[in-house]
Amino acid sequence: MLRLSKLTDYAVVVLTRLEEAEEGGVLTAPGLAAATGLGEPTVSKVLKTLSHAGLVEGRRGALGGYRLTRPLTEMPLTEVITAIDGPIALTACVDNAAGFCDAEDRCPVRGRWDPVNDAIRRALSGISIADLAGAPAIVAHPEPAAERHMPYVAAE
Amino acid sequence: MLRLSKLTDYAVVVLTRLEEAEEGGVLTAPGLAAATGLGEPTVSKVLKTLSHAGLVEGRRGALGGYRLTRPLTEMPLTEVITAIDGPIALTACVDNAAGFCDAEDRCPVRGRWDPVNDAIRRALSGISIADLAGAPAIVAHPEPAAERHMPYVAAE
DNA sequence: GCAATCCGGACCAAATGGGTCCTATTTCAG
DNA sequence: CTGAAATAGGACCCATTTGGTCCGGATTGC
Repeated sequence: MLRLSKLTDYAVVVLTRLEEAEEGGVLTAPGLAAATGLGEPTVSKVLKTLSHAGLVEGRRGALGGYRLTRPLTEMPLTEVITAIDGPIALTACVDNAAGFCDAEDRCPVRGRWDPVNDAIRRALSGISIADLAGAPAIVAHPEPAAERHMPYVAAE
Repeated sequence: MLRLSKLTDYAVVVLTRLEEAEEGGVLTAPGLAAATGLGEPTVSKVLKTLSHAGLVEGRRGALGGYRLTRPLTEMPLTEVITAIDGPIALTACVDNAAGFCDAEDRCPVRGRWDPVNDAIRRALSGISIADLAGAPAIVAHPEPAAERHMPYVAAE
């Protein structure tokens, strides 16, 4: 379905909440879990991953917690996706390059996915987490997303 | 990894081979399997799906086979992806809409993925299968679709 | 009528991802 | 100095998805 993992979604949510910490302050994983409604172990996992990618910074010990390393406006969506889901590449064929495909010599699309990957990367690189979180008002509920229900084709 | 299924990859390969059929002629699933080096049942499955989406046309009986319903230049990659992988939506949240997320009222990114989905759809819609199968000389050239880097702003 | 082919499923095995848990290590409060 | 709170880093299990195969039925040409 060309989807990205739920973890990435969670990451965006957590990062958004994290922004609300006061200047220089940190928020704890349990605290963020409570604030977002997500499971504590899950939030912890996400934060650890983000920390590893350098998007957040963890401080140990009592009074410890996490904080952003930069404002969300300077945090491109691509970095979060890359941190959680790994590199953006639509087919294994692309980055593994030659040697793996046994139909290699007969494959007409060999290496041809690159422009597609580039196109996606480019499209995503212009979007920051702030753009995702920063909506004026997510409103209480209407049905914003439901409306754009697309013509589902019944594929699989 | 933000990947699309192998089946989609296969679909592109098969479609490309299918283009080599002589005008008005058809190619059989077994024939295409042999030509592409893919498994016969798999090729068959892909063709059935593509047929259902209207990208190819099947003709039954002896001397039957498949043929393209339009030239590859007029077949956007998005249609193939949609046909095989289903609608392009990065999170389940988006198309399932409300009612499923228990943290709904606390979720700051609610509905905010739409622009991302649109960005990807837009980036992909400019790429045709012909671009992927592309002539021998697509090599270093400025890929067509990637140029349409959209002026995403939405938020703010 | 027979053979070749598409059509529409059901079906199974493997891989992937979501989620939990456990054990260090670090740090602050008393 | 001791204990509590928090991150760090894995190992681990289970549900879902995906890749791939197979079978019976319908259709068409010889």
